[in-house]
Amino acid sequence: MLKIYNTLTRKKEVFTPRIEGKVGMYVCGMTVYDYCHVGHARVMVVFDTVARYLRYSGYDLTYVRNVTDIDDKIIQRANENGEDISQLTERFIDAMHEDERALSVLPPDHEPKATQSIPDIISMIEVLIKNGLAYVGNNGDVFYAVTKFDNYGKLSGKNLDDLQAGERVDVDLAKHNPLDFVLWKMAKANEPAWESPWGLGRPGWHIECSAMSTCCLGNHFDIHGGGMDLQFPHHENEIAQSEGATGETFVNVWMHNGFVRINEEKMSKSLGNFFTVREVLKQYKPEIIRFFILSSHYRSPLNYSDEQLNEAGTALTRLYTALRDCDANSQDFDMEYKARFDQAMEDDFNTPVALSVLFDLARELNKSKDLKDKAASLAATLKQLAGLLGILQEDPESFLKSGAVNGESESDAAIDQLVQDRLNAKQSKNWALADSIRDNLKALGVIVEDSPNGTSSWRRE
RNA sequence: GGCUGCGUAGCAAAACGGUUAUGCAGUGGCCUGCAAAGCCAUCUACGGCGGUUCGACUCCGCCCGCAGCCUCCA
Repeated sequence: MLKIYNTLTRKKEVFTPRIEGKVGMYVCGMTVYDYCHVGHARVMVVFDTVARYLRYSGYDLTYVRNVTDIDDKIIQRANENGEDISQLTERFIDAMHEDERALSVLPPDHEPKATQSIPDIISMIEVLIKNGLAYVGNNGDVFYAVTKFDNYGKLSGKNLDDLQAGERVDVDLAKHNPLDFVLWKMAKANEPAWESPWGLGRPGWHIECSAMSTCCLGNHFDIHGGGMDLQFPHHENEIAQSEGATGETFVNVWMHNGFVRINEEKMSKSLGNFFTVREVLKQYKPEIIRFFILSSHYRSPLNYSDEQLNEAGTALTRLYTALRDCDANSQDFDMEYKARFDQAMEDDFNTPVALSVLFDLARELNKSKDLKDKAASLAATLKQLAGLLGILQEDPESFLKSGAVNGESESDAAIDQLVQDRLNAKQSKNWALADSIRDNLKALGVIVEDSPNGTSSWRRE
């Protein structure tokens, strides 16, 4: 029985899809004016893991994650670069896909772009105006009138009076209420613009997601996800727009992932304390980043540091070491571990506990290496369950032998030779030589491990 | 100021009203020519003060500390 924490009710709820066996899930994606940082990676990995688990549970999932490819920052960045807007966005969309693939994030089923959803956006705004929830301001922009929507604030637990009190938005005289937000902006000179009933302009950010999600998944769908910071105002506004336009419930379950932090502070572009995925990939194997993200619960904060990444690497090495020289292709799975793993995942996708089951499994596998059938079953179970988290799918030997950083050390063949030399020295009981070869290898970042049958294997640190 | 949420051992991170989390690190042992890996054992905990209870890290209240949102942000 899958339970998911719903931000709307602040409780874990038993998940029941609207239509039996089918799930629609929408996640707010990136605004593509720069490379993805680790915070973005967390969203991608978290919801990829959710998607994988829903599919494994037998649901027919439609997973939609949008791309915001028109907004102020994009326009600004393109101007700074002297680059065409679409050229800039295409470039960063490609980079995002590259990062995704590196992190074993499976592509969503649909990836709508704001610029390709303009007609849907316009028609939704028209309905909102018709329903009396939106108005054209005296500067020509179209605004949403928050006071006209009854439950404004129900997701974030805010009410309009509190918001008013803490109000620190610049006063915009075109708005009836300072909290009203823009649905359609009039075009400025040299900005991309589309024809609309209100003149040449472009959509506001919030309406894009309302239009794209309902367009791909219907007026009412099961799961909507995104980072914590989108709770207010973005998701609150989406509810107001979508429910205001369709008159139907918009979303059943709202899921929000916690932030990646650096020194107890949110990683963000505005604070400038971020690491891009590609930067981190220069130092760590992609699977280590994925493991690191999964090692804490998706709603908890995740502190980014080299120590944490290094630990994730050590932990992964332990799992791969257990799998080394094992036949993991058995179809005979260990149901006890599987059940424990499922139980963890069904409790609001508790990946830290799911990982701990994997470690228990690895320990038992290490103890059972002599029992062929049991070892095969445990290894197959370990690999299959880890696969649901998107880890441990590489060949153990190649994972262990690949360096943390991009190449540049001794070649595998050269290392093999040195290891063989050492074995020869060992055979003639020349311990001094054998040990000095091992020390030399260690200096090259290579660890040699002898096995009881007289052979040696090696791995890179 | 308003609204969320958090505070677990050296570090990271979970669960649970009474029973081993788990990973890394430490200590002792087994294994090894010696190591490494692996296995076994083991030491460090539940921010503070009250309350409920036969019993609370786990429920309730207060206090302290931290983070996030209230402006674009994953």
